[in-house]
Amino acid sequence: MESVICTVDVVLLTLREGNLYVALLLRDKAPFQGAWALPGGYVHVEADEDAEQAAGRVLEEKAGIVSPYLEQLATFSGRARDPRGWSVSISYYALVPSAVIERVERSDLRLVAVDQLKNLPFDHLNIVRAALERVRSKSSYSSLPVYLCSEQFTLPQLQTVYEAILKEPINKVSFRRKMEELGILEPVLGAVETGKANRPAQYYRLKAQYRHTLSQTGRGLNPGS
Amino acid sequence: MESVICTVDVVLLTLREGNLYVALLLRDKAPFQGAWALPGGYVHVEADEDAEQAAGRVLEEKAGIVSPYLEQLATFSGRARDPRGWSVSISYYALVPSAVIERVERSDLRLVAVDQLKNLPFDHLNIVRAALERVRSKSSYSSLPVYLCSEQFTLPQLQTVYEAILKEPINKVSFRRKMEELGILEPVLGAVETGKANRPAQYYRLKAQYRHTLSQTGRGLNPGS
DNA sequence: ACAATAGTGTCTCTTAGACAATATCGA
DNA sequence: TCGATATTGTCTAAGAGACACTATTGT
Repeated sequence: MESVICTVDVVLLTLREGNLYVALLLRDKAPFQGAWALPGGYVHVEADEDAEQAAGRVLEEKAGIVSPYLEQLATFSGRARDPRGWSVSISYYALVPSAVIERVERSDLRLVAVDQLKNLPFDHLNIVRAALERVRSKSSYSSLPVYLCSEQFTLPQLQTVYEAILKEPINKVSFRRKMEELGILEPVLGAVETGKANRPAQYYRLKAQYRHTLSQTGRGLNPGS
Repeated sequence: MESVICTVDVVLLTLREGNLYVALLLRDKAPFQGAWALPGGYVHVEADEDAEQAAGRVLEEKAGIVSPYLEQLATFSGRARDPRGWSVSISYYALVPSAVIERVERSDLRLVAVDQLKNLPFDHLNIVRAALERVRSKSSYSSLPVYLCSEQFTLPQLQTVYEAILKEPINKVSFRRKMEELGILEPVLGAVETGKANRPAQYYRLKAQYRHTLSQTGRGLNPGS
């Protein structure tokens, strides 16, 4: 039987100053040596139980990052996408607060704004596009964007995260109603955001039981005033 | 480098008498020779451009069926799922009218009601479950179920298809409003369903430009009276 | 004419968005 | 006290479901 190249790739996304960024690594080997590409690598049949663990391992080994949220995106395959031959990329996406990436000081790791990407090797541009589509779609009816926030955050902060992803303003009252209805956040007692010349905002965090899962709203967030 | 077994599997779904059925094939080779399993097979790097074409080829070669709707579901992988070794199954799902399957007369092809499945080999039960979840979820906000209908169908027929998938009654008025709003159906001029002792129903079909795509509603279908 | 289901009009109720009032901070 | 933004209350508008009426067939 013929051999298929079996790899995993990870679209690691974060939010900085209201824009989505994707993490790229400088490739130190052919093909595309010297190019910036998604973190990825071969599946290791001895080390990896399955592809998701392979993705987690690759992310940790090559980028030095452990992501609390890692989900399968899709599988990209074919004869043309990799010059080495017929290949499969089981692709995942991960969301982390930007602090997690900035803590990693490596010259071979770079964050690039997703709307300024160009000339990625392989079909990595398609993979990133698919990830963005998934994140945007899923954000409109779930709590996904919480994973882009640090552990504690105010509701206005969280709303700006949703707005950055969806690229649409959200009605403040509806947003708060929706978060309330989701029932996945809890106020951090006594913790408020001080320092600004206005009424301080209450800090919230994910309830413990939702720390590593994901909740969905019935109908999604819609743009507003 | 180690070798990964690279396969595709297809969850071929259809609707009969208001119930979802999945097509199973009798395996003629080890492993699990003699068991009923999803149509699947190795990726052929010479013949297949990519995994989706492999899935289409497998479906045609092994089940004798060409499906107008074939979409990637997810990829299942790991050391344990196949006794032959570390394997990857890039899984797809397909929807066809039951007539397409019944036209195929083969003793090694069988339709089984999805809620009566048990003891499928590999992790095929998980794959079927994932397909059902996807179809149900997607049906609630898209035109997916029309692929389970024959070329022409009445709106009441289509509604029963939605209801069979979603397992919930749908409000008739809302359903018609939603289909109207989707704008993907067109009445077949002069074609009505006769023979029943009531007002005949108008036949509809997918507009030509949607014949092989898929449309989504804004908010989904909701249960009703 | 009657039973049965298709197809349509319309009212009500739910829910999202608009608007605006109140709360609480730093300056 | 003032300016700014958080937080909350409430009105309005859009959309979904309930209900009921009309249409059209076979018997």
